Amino acid sequence: MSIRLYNALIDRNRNPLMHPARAVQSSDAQAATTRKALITRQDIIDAALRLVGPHRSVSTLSLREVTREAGIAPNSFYRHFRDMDELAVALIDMAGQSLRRIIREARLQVSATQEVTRPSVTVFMDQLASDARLLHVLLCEGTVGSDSYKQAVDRELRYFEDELRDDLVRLTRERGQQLTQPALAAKAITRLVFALGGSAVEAGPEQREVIADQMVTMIRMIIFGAQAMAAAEAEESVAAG
Amino acid sequence: MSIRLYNALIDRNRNPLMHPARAVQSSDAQAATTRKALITRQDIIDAALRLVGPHRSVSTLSLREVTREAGIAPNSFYRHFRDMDELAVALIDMAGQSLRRIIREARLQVSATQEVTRPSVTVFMDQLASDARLLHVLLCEGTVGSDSYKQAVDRELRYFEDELRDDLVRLTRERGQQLTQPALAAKAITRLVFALGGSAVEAGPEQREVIADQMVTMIRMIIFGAQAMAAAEAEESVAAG
DNA sequence: TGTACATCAGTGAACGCGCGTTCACTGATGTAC
DNA sequence: TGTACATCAGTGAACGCGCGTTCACTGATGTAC
Repeated sequence: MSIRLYNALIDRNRNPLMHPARAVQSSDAQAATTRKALITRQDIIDAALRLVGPHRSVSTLSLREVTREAGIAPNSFYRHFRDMDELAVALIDMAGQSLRRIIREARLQVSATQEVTRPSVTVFMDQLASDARLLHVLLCEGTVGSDSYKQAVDRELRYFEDELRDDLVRLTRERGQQLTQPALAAKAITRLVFALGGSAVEAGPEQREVIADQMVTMIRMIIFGAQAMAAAEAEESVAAG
Repeated sequence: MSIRLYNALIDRNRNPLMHPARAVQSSDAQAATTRKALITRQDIIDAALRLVGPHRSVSTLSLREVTREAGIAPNSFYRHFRDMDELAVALIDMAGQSLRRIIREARLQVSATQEVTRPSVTVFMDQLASDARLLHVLLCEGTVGSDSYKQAVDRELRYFEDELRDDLVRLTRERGQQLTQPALAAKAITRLVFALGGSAVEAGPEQREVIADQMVTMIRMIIFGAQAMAAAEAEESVAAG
């Protein structure tokens, strides 16, 4: 065991009031070999996420609030982020990753069963519950927040939308059905899911169940509608031809 | 002419730099008879609306900012509102009134023509353009804002939803069609319209046109879907019966 | 009509507070010899 | 191995600023006589 790590452990035992972030870092075996920040960007991001909630969007957090929650001095913030904007973008990026995870999981669920809509919604709502804070960032910064935040959020939503469109096209083709304007249907579903998701985040579990059921029916309405419209169009062109 | 009004006019002529709010009030003929505030609640509300925009929700406005915009001293604010919360609620109420106006106008348009969806969307988007600030309040405070704001916003959205549901039921019945769960279809349409409306507020006119077209198609998808599902259910029950 | 008085919307000055940001520092860590 | 030195994450103190809120005021308006 290196002397430095040894000293770090001694120090930790000696001073039980030592800052938790430091304690965590000191006990990290890596600290002996590679130089490492005592508190990391992630620690600050986590602190910010702890503060973000139903009534707090990222853009309303103050630097001092975040550093207080992270247990560091206000000026230490600048060792990790240029300003609060950089932190906000980092949060939105993380939320985007969470969103991609949702899509991946939903795909796995769907390929395992015949049903599509119900398991997808279930996955979405489950993730929403566990990553509530993170997804709240996407829901909030889209309506408030500066232009750059909105663009970042929009980028993530569009990714979701595009993936959904591809899935819709693939699935309906597999089942020998047709869909009018799948891109538009995907957009409608995306907007709906996120709008309802916003309400669900703040609701209790039983209310969330109700919202999930409503979501399933609404999505089916849109898909059914897009199919019906495709059928009507096909009939028309047959009549014309 | 009373001496007081006369003096007020003299004063206005003498001091061209006099505060505009006061000037407006002084020139009001009522000033001669009934006591009247020099600046009104409405003046402050208007000032707040001038500040609310794509990046500013009501909850992020400061008291001093609003009074600066209104051209009064910060402490004068308290003569009209108990605090900023009271102002926010007043703004949400006004936004609600604007929303009701939209519904009324849409109804007039619809009864004048055969088409339903298109003219309704047109009315909505037109109002959105002219009352952008006001409707932005509804769009924003629903996601950020304190609990009481959210409740106020929710109340307004539910009103919109209920009216829409009644219209959907009435119109489909008139046309001898059926709809599954009209309340759910109404909710889906409402959420969709407001989510897309939020994007439209910040977009340019040509982009807004595109969004309006998309909105029409999406709404039709939902209505078609709800009709198709009703038809499927009817068939099922016939098969079972 | 004129006068004396009450009302009260708007004000200037001041308060204590939390904010973002800066500065020079400290002391643990990593490196060169 | 031990020692001297460089690095740099985190800090304490301080700054100027805008904030919400208070207080005692002023002066125009409305009222009673």
